[in-house]
Amino acid sequence: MSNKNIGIKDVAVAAGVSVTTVSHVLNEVSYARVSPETRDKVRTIAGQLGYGPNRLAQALRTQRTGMLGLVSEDIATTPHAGRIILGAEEAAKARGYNLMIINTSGSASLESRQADVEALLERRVDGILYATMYHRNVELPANLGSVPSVLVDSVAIGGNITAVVPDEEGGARAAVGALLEAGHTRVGFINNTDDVPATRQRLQAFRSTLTEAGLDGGAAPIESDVSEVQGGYEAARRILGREDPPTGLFCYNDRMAMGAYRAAAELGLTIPADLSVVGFDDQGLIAANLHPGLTTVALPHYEMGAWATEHLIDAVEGKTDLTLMALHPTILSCPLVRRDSVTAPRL
Amino acid sequence: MSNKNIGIKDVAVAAGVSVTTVSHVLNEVSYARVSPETRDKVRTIAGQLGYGPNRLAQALRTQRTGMLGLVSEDIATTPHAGRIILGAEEAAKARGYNLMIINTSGSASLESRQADVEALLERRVDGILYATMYHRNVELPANLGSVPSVLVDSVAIGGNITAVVPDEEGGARAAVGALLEAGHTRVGFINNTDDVPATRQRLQAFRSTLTEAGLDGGAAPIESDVSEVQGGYEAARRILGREDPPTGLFCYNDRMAMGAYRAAAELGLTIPADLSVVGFDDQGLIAANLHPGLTTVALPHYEMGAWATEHLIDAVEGKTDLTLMALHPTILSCPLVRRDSVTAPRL
DNA sequence: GGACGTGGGAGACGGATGAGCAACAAGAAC
DNA sequence: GTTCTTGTTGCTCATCCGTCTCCCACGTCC
Repeated sequence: MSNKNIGIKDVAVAAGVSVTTVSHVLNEVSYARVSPETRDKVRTIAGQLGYGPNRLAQALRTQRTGMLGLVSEDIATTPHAGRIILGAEEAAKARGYNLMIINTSGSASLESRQADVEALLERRVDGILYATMYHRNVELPANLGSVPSVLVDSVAIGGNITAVVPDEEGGARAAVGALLEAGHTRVGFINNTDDVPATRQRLQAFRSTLTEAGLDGGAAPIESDVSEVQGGYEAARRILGREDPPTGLFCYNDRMAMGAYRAAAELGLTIPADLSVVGFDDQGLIAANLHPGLTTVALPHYEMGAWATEHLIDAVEGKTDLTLMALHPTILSCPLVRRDSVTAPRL
Repeated sequence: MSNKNIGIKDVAVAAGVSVTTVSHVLNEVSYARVSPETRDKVRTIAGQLGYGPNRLAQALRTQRTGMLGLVSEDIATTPHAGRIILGAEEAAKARGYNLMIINTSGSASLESRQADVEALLERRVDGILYATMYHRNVELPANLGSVPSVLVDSVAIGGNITAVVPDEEGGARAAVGALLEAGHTRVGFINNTDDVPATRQRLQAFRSTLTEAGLDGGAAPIESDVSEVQGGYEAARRILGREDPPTGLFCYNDRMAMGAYRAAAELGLTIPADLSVVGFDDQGLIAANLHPGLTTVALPHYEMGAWATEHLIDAVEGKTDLTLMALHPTILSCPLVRRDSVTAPRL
């Protein structure tokens, strides 16, 4: 266990060498000429004393803190933020960086978010990760530009900042594909009413996947509602109440799918025998716990956090030029997670 | 927007005073004697230049970083961690502190966790919050003691560290009380099989609340299983399959309650008309989204995070002596959240 | 010549780093 | 064989990073 009152000076004295030499040895400075014996001695003594460098002093001198700022929206509201944080934290730890986290509200004013970034800058973080709660276009505080930054799960309005987002379209195609593959020809979509990229892209992918399969995507049943359980329930009631109702349902997210489960139960429909359902998000608490388990599409939050961190660190260390990547957001795939809510339709 | 290349020296030059004076003014040093005019000038210039102090240099000099370390178990696995983080972050921000977060695994070795703490210590955090995923007894890395520390949602084995935990007993009493109040006399408990404080304390509270109400707590129906949806389902099947089954069910957590919902549905029992259910945890995604909404007991994760941070900062600033509080863990109440799963039993 | 009223100088915090210096060996010049 | 040159090895000195803070300096007015 290290004693934090030990400085490099103490190691130097104990080893009978200068501070410079200790620094050279411990940092393995390439041009330093120190005999193997001295190196050993320094290292041994440093170990015995439990010396660890004062990262503050180090940072002050080297202009590198080894800290990354992460401003995340609504950390506690969704489990998504947790996965982003985890991905970022593990990637950072693997490369010797640490994360400084600031929470902000999705509805916070630009000034407030600017103040958050400012706090990070005062601490001289090497770079900043800016994570939003869901995939959308966001207006960023201007001071974000003063250090390398990466956007997670959103694209900047006027976008000239490197961003990483989920492959909404590919995910939706996989979801619809799972239903088609099982033999469904009457496939419906329960969509969200918010005007966000996910809504538009999933809808478009839904339509074109059907069309490409020889069905009429333009005429497929679609109901929209607020993207919560209740909205899903109501939209499902509507869509299942149509004449010639769909036998396969693609839901905007797992919460809406949960509502669809209830609607189906009330209508005497068994899942998956009478109705196959596919969700989106793979929210652990819902998807795996519904009965039957919900087949859904996973959002790559962990991966986005990790990807963003990796590339941010590359930029900090001069191994990458972020401005080159800023032209188009990077898209990470959304894998289908198969459970038990999809099967062949009744004849 | 502040330019981070501006130092106190630049402000001094621009204002035509010494660095000392700028420091005096900006920090409002009590014993400093500076004329109001000079003060104004310094402040104005600092504002114009967008000066912000370099917190690293400040910290190096004052031996205070204004950073708190938070090591949290399994950030992404449960939403609980998010709430703790949020509580801590907001409390910290309110007092000018920032949070440095490290994730660890609940099953991580003592060495690995010690390394995590070490990383925080090297960064000279002023104090450390150590948060576990659920209420349990935990063996702590020894180096935790080198700075003020507070344990969140757990108690140290050999406990001489200030800790804050939920009031399991009070929560369970409130849950059972809600059922009794509605008129139930046959009340059952679906418990967890893990040997953690929550399991024991909720069981004990369940029994004594019944006994105090004139019922036979010792003979009340209890079934235990793993604390997941499936376990809850199976335990509920067992308990509802008994002769003279309970009309009111207290479940160890919301996930088990979710399983009980399914068991009830399969048995043709309507909630709450035929069966009243109370959960524990108030997991947003489950409790509010089940149908009918689940009456449950909320765990004070946000509050624990905030409480711990408040008191940690007090200790760091010398306003509190943590060792005095270390004798007994602080207990935060678990409020009952009433929804629609409890009503009077059928006659 | 004290007592203000104003303000500045010079470390110190802990570590990184370019320049410099002593000691010694090998080769060159005589 | 001795002395001088040149190079290498091994390590140290002096600074600097940006801020705080103790202590001192100066002018002025009684």
